[in-house]
Amino acid sequence: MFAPDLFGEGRHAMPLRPGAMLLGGFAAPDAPALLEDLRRVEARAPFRNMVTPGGWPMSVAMTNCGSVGWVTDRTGYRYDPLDPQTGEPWPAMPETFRRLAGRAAEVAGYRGFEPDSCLMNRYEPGSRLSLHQDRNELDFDAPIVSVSLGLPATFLWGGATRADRPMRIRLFHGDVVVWGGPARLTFHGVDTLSGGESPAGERRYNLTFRVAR
DNA sequence: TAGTACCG
DNA sequence: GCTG
Repeated sequence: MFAPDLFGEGRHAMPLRPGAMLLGGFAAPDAPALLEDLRRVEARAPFRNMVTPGGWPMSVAMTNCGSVGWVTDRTGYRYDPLDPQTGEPWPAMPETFRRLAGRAAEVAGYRGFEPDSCLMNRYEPGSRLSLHQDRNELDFDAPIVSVSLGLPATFLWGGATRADRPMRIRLFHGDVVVWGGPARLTFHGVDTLSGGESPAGERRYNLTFRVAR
């Protein structure tokens, strides 16, 4: 363990590689407010299973908040200022989201993180996300901040190439992973989710903060 | 290849 | 049958 009790009881920071850090339990105190704001966002921009360029629907349901949102369809991946399902702008990023992301980035060594996009992923038992890179952003100077809420999941933490065998890291309610700098384009994914109970019911939410533009 | 199916 |  890198810094036991850096944030208080039962929480810890663990470096995953240069530029990347797991902040165990960092978001746990904020989780009730984050989940409440998540409900407000999804009321205006419902979760939906997007289709990949290959034509297959994703098992993970997604929505966004912020000035742009990550979307995929048969034409490819992109950031869009409008929700293609409603034609409306994505809901504004809640202050609770923005502040948590900024604090987590700072603790991990990235000052002044001001995300313009939050991709919200909803996993149900059986959902998974295969190995990929976050590389649709216009520049890679800013880090990625990833917040886990609800059911635990096995995070697949790979390397700079798809051929690197991923580490398997268990992520729990309130955990935050931050990666940037030399780790910014790390391949990552999520193994098939198992069932169970959690503060968010029988599902897992992931909030991924990016500077897309 | 942010996807599934299939083989060994 | 289960995993990779």
